Amino acid sequence: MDTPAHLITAPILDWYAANARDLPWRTADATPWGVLVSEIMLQQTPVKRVLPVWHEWLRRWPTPAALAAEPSGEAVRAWGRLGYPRRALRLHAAAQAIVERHGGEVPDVHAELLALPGIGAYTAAAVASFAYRQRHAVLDTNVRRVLARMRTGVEYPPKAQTRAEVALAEALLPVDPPTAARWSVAVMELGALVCTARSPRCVDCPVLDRCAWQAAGRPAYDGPPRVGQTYAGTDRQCRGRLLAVLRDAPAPVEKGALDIVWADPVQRERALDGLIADGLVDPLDDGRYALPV
DNA sequence: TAATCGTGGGT
DNA sequence: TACCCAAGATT
Repeated sequence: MDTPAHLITAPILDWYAANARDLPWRTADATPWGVLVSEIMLQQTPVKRVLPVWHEWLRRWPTPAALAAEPSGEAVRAWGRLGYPRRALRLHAAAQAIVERHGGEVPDVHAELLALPGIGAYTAAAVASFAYRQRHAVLDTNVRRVLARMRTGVEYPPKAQTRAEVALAEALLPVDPPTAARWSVAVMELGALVCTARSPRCVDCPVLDRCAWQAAGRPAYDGPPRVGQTYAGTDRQCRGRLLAVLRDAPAPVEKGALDIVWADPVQRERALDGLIADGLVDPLDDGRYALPV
C-alpha cells in the first residue's frame, strides 16, 4: 500500500521552504511574463545558463508588447547560446499572440496558454501554477524522476510520458490551489537538487524513508538503453555554426561568411535551407543573409 | 510515434 | 576523457 499522499507532500513542502534556491522568476515581484520567459528558456537548458539571458531579456522587454514590437531576429540574437533557437522565435510569436488575443496580458487559463506557440502541456501547467497559483499536475523531467523512484520504485521514468504518470501526479496534488502550486515547484526543486538523475543525494532527501526505490535497494535502471544524443558532425551542429555567424554580425553577411564555418557543402546547404524554412534565417534579394525581420 | 532541434557543464 | 543530460515542443 502506498504511503498516504500527505505523508509525502508535507515533508517535501517543508524541505522546499528551507532549501529553495533564490531564483528571480520566483520572487514576489516576478510577473507572469517573467515566469513564462523563464519556462521557455529552461526547456532542456540548465538554470545557470538561463540566468544572465533572462535578466537581459526582462530588462529589455519587460512586457509581451515590448518584445512583440521588435523584429523576431532580435529575439534570436538576444537568445545567445542558449540552444534550440526556435524557442526564441516561438517566444516572439507567443508575445505577438498575447498582444493580439489577450490584450498584452499573459493568459491565466490553461487552454489559452496551451494554444500559444512553443507552449506544450508542461509549460502551460507550469505558468498557470507558478504565475497564477493554480492547481495543475506539473510533470517535467524532474518530477517524473522523483515519482518514478518514490512511488514506482524504479530509477528512471519511461522515455515517453504515460497516463499512469499523470495519474500518479494528480493523486499527490494537494486540493487547495495555492498549496498545489507550492507543491509543484517543491517537488520539481527536489528533483533538481536532491533526486538528481546521476548520483542522487539520498542522504539529504526528506522522504527517504518513504521512497519505493530506496526500499527496493535502489536497483539500477533495467530497460531499453536510453538514446544518447550524438552531436559532432550533425546537422544540428552545422545549424548552430551558421546561426552563430548571423548572431554575431551587426549587419547582413555574404554567403562566403557562412561557407567558411562548415566544410561539407552538401550538409551546409541542407542546414541553411532548414534554418530558412524554420524562419531563423532570412535570405535577402541581394544574395546576403540576415536574421529575420 | 519517433525523430529532430543547440549548447555547455558535471561526473 | 567521453559520455550523460538539462524546467520540452513540434511534426
